[in-house]
Amino acid sequence: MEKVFEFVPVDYDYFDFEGRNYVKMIGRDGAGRKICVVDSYDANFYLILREGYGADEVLKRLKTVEVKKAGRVTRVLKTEILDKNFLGEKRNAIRVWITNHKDGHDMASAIGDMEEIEFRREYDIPLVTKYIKEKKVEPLQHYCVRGQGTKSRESEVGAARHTPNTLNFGAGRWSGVGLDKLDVEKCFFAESIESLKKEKEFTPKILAYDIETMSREVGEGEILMISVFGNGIRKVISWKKIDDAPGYVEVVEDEAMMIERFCEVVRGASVDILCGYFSDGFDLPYLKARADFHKVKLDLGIDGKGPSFKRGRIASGKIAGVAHVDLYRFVDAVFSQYLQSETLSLDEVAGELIGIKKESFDFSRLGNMRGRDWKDFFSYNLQDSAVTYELALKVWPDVAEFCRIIKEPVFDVTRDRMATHVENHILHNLDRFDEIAERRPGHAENIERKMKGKFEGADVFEPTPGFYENLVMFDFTSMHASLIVSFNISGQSLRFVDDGNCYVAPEFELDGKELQIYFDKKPGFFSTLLAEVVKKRKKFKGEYAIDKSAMKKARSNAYKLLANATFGYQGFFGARYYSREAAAATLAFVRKFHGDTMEKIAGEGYKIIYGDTDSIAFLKEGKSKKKILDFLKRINVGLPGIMELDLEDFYSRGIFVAKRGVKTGARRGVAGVGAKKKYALLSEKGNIKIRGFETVRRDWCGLTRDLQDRVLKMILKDGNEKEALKLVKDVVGRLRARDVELEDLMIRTKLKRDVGDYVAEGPHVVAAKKMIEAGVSVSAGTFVEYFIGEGIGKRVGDRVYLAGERVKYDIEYYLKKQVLPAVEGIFDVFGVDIEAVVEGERQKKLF
DNA sequence: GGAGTTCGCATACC
DNA sequence: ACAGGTATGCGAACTCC
Repeated sequence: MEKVFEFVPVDYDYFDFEGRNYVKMIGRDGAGRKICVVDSYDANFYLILREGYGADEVLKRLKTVEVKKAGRVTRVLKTEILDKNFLGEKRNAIRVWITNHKDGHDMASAIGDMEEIEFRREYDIPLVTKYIKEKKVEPLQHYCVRGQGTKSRESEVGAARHTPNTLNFGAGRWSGVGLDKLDVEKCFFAESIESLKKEKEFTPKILAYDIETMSREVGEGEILMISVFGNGIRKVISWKKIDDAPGYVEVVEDEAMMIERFCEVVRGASVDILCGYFSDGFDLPYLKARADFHKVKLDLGIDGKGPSFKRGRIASGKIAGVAHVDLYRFVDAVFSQYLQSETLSLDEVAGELIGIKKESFDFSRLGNMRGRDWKDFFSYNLQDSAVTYELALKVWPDVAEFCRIIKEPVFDVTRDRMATHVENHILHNLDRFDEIAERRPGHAENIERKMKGKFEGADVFEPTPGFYENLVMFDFTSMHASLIVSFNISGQSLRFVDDGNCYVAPEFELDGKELQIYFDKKPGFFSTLLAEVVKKRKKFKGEYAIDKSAMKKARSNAYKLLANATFGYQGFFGARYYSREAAAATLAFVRKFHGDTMEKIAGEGYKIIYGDTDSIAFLKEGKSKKKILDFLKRINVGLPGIMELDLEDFYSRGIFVAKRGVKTGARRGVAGVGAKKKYALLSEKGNIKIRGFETVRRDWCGLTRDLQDRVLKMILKDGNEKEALKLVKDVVGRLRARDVELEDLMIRTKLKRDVGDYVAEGPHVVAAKKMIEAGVSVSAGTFVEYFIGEGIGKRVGDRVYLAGERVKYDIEYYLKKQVLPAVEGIFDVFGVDIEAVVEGERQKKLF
């Protein structure tokens, strides 16, 4: 029977039936029921004809082409001759409809080289992406579906999987596909899907989970407990039987039953999003390994199947019918840049984003657990899921907004990196420009692109070390993006000759050659789409200023991120729309506008103190704020296109230091020794901004970071170094008296490679080797933590010790290599030789 | 075998 | 493999005599 109903797709998958492609979407209907909608997909790709050639010969050839593979035969089903655009040029193209998407690549190859065909395109876009692109059935949007469905399920959710619904897609034709076994309320075959153009937000049901295990190695050792939280569920499942366990603990017989029960709970919850934290890399593969070990099913999916792991740099765990989200991956890709958190542990990230401080659990207790310990552990486990759930709620608006803008499903949007986001955003909007998509670079092309060296980047103005008062900072808003838009910078608009309708790029050097290039003024899709992003970002930034809701903030951020990454995309070797010239030219423009603006500011009589890429800091010189803002306005009038110079802030004080190892001495206050990317400012409103100093570097010990932080703040607030000097003396005294906690002396770094792959054996590598010796698994990405102790040996690495080793810390090392170097440059600005002062104190004391 | 330099590495800024 | 270049600064490893 035909039905008409509302539908919001959340999760996408596809399957083959009789050799053809179908897309299976799981989402909610108007009544909030979880349903499945199946839609057909007609696979196709394009042949772009060479200028001046007709289609006849090609069409003849197409009739004969076929590909036999995996038990199916793919043929050309129909063709269409179209006027399309490719890279902004009008082109004649043949759209070739074939039996199966998977054979697109082989079909394109089978057609072979023909004089008439210049390009073959769009056979390399993943099926779901191409489906969404062509049929415009976008994730989390509202649709009206007309379709053939089944009768309502009679049973309640909990027992649902034992009483599968029956399908009736025309005389049982579809049995065997497995749709009848799906654990959903209803399943439909779509006859039409129309957009409802509703601006209503979709609120998903979310369930978070977390496991606690005996081992940190996936699959080694038992899973002790599994917690689930969300959508009314708050539970720990465990096989550990203890007296008076908390009510939320559900005790089962053994590990195998615990896994089975977990699956039951997940399926029964019938949520839209199942989320974990680092679950792609740990929880889900661990569950899979233990389920395999016990030979039980990890049937989390609505099809009764276990997760599949899509290969990639990190395997992605896909579960049928529910969007499995690993929040860590989304946080890593989208937020980490803007976070203070140094490790991206759930603990830190949750602390920063939602202000929840988790209670910790001492894992060394694992060896000898008593009733009390188990209770703590259950509580800890439940809390992890609860925090993951809260984080999911917090981050959901951003996920939803990315889905909306980029038009990719939740599963992908939470795992893709920036380059992919930018590219998908372009792909999904190409139809508006009648554009055929460019292909991905081939293997050889990839290597060739990577071989080419870097291109010249932005300028950094070298500051003169000193303590300054009354500063102003200007910066360009989204500088790279606004340049790309204002000068239509892209591969397709690139010209080597100016036909009189071009923007002229500043001359720049690329691969040893001076280049003068131009960009056609006729806007292409690249800059048009970016212009939209920048415009929307501006609009949403304004809306957020009025209404500080999470949604508004997410919107604003999402567009900002997308705009920022677009420049990098053009220089990224894996990009479909890669253009070295465009990327290099953008940077040439950046240098020009930054330089010209600095000149303009200096020309007005201001002294420039610093500038990095898109910012300029200068002295107020007693001028009023109004005068400076008027000047800013005047600069803006002269800026082209959508470029905009903004007031970053007014600062009452600022300190810039010399590079390390440069004793300014008599040359204090002289140019030529200033450190770039290292400064501290105090805004007129009282906010402190510290950049580049050890304070903000996670690979320096806490004692050093904390001391430097306090010294900087004190100096900025006091306006002199007197009090700060006392502080340093005090810390040095405590260090010498061994009155410093070891915890404050630990040095942390993150291994970038596996231990065996290091060429040089630095202290962190020595520490890593010690950890391995102690039985800890260590690989690229692991954080190592060590301190420098007393001992013999030339290298610092010879005195590396792990926490817990009973060795005295090396006073000299921490003094000469940590504490003093970090404050030396700061005091040098005031003409104070901190080392001499500290040494003098010591002499005094010795007397 | 010590001084000076280069290189490898981690992390920051924008 | 999953945006780009610029920059600081440590410590190991090399070069040179």
